[in-house]
Amino acid sequence: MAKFRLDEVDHQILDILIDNTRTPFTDIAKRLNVSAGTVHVRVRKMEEAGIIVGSSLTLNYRKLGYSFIAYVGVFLQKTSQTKFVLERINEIPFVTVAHVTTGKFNIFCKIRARNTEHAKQIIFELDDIEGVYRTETMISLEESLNDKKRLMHSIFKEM
Amino acid sequence: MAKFRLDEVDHQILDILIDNTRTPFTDIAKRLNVSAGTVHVRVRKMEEAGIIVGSSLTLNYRKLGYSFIAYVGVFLQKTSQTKFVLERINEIPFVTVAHVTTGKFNIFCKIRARNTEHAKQIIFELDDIEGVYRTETMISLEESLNDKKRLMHSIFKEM
DNA sequence: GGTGAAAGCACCGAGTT
DNA sequence: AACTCGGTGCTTTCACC
Repeated sequence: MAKFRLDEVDHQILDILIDNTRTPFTDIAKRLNVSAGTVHVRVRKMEEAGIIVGSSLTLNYRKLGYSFIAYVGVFLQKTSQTKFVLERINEIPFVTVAHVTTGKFNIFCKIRARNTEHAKQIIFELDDIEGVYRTETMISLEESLNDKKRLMHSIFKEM
Repeated sequence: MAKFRLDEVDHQILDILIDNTRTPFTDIAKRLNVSAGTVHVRVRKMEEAGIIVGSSLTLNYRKLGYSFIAYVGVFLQKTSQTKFVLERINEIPFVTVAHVTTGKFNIFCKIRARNTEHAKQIIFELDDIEGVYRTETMISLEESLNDKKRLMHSIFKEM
């Protein structure tokens, strides 16, 4: 996959939009001392290049009653079942991400639930998938996000 | 934490904005057969209630040259060192999330890197933190995201 | 809590340097 | 590639329901 080069202006535009995608382009333009048209063109080019894939809301799931997070490692009877099991996993609501991994587990996923009882149901669903040998659950007691902005800064520094 | 009740209109507004935060409120209004003012007020109320925390861009890190993802389980010498180690972990760029967990590991984090060489450096930094006994790495071979939209639909169904 | 209209801005393309 | 400018359309408020 081709690596796309971003200049300082692109960096700064991303930096502002990562924090708030609805920041008016005229505001960004003022802050960066360029015209709003330039901001517009830059953003469009980053979209066309596939760097900016889309935009989304950051929601507080706790406030919606979903404060339980756990990671579940999945062991398979045979690794050849990976594709099949991954598809089944993706059908389970509340599984937010799944990874095929090297190391201890064959598949590794993250779940978001209301409480332990709810999580139990989800884990039982995972356990019930044909080809799953057993699962191992790690409950998150504390989540510490290192936000996107910092990751972008680290990436910019290396460019 | 109080659970905030969302009605059908709120659901649908979130549903649209989760996909694209820049969808004009006038468009949303037309689709939902309400006025643009209503959409505006609903969004503001969800922001005030802390349901909508912010908005962010979805970026393609692969295109920026960062296609390596791994999960690293961290074992501590003593659990009393958790806070200290977590703070050190959060200072390492390219660690995107860290969780204090029950189960096999004491701390569990996700890293994003350019390649295996770069990942090695990051893992060595983790290993070097005072109080870290050893780490265990699981490299992601395939990531399968179950998008936010589906999670929200599952949450709506349960409300 | 919703509406519709109106004022103020933002978007975004065309034309220019 | 970036700027200015202008038509079009979006946001946001407010008096009224």
